Amino acid sequence: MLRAAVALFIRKGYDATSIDDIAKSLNVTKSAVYHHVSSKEQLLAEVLDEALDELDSAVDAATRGTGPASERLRDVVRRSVEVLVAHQSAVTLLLRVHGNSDTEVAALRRRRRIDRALASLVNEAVEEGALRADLDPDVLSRLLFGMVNSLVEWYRPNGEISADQLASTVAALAFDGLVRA
Amino acid sequence: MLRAAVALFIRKGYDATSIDDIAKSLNVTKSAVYHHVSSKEQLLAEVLDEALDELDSAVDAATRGTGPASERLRDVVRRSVEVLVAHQSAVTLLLRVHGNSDTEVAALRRRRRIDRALASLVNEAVEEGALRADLDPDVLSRLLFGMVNSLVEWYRPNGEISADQLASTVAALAFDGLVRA
DNA sequence: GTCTATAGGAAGATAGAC
DNA sequence: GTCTATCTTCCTATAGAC
Repeated sequence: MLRAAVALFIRKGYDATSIDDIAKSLNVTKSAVYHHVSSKEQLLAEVLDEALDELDSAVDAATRGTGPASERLRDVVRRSVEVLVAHQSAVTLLLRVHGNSDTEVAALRRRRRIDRALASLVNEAVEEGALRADLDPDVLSRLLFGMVNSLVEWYRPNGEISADQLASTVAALAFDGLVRA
Repeated sequence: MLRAAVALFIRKGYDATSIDDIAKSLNVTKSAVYHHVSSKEQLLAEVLDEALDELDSAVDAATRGTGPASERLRDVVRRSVEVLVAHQSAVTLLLRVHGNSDTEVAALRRRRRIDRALASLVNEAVEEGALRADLDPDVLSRLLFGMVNSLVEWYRPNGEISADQLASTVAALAFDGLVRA
């Protein structure tokens, strides 16, 4: 039921998906759907919480870690990729939220906290001397996780690339760049 | 009029924005809006065409160029950043399109052509030997332009960073990576 | 070019039977 | 748990006056 809703939210967008669409995709009527959920917004809230909980735990592990910031950044990049792959639907919806309802505003708030924690980590790694200091660390952070997040738009788990390979590719590109060493 | 519509499409999403929302933001009535445009979808089509025309021309320049592919790739990354900054609203909407109407499907088709051209360029640059060959070129292309495209979600032209600086930062990160040289 | 008024339909959500 | 029927609200779009 949640799965059917999420699939439609992703394919058509949350606003363009009606409860009737969800019902039809399950071969039942709207009323049957409303027996299981109290509102369309609640469906969205559940999915967004799934994504935020996973991202929170990935970021918390990196923030609480003891090693060098650059190593913790590498870890959180890898773990983020794994979360995006394992919870792709939920994260995809999270990344598309604009703030149109209380649910969405709350999700955006949680997301901003995560983004700030990641930016702090990048700043730390630059101050440590492990990362280049000639570029604005906040911009680097945005670009780095913009790249990571973008994979929800094209990655397909059934293809040739495993989550592990993908995480390695992302980390290699982000840390060492496109140019042949 | 188009500007007002686009601002709302971005803030609330296309589907969540009604013609009445657009009218109110201009202090007129719905009917006044319909005097200027034939439908809400037509408004979207105009904006998407603006974005696609600009991106097409950036990609065409790189595709038709004669120099090494790696240099043309560098150029198209820079030019893409400039296009995203100069036409941020239009590109933002393009990147959010799902294919819910004929207009959106047509836009997605044009966008896929562009993505394929960029992927070809990355492949060429790898074959040339200028870019690392240990990572899948198609994945690299997706990640690279995923990073580039992600900037529409946070870049603000009135801030401290100029489009030129941003283009340099993106190119530096993409080609040389985060790690201190 | 802008207005009021309204047509026509689709949406979220509920009531109550089975 | 699922149905039919319905309420209410909102939406796109048009007609016709000024």
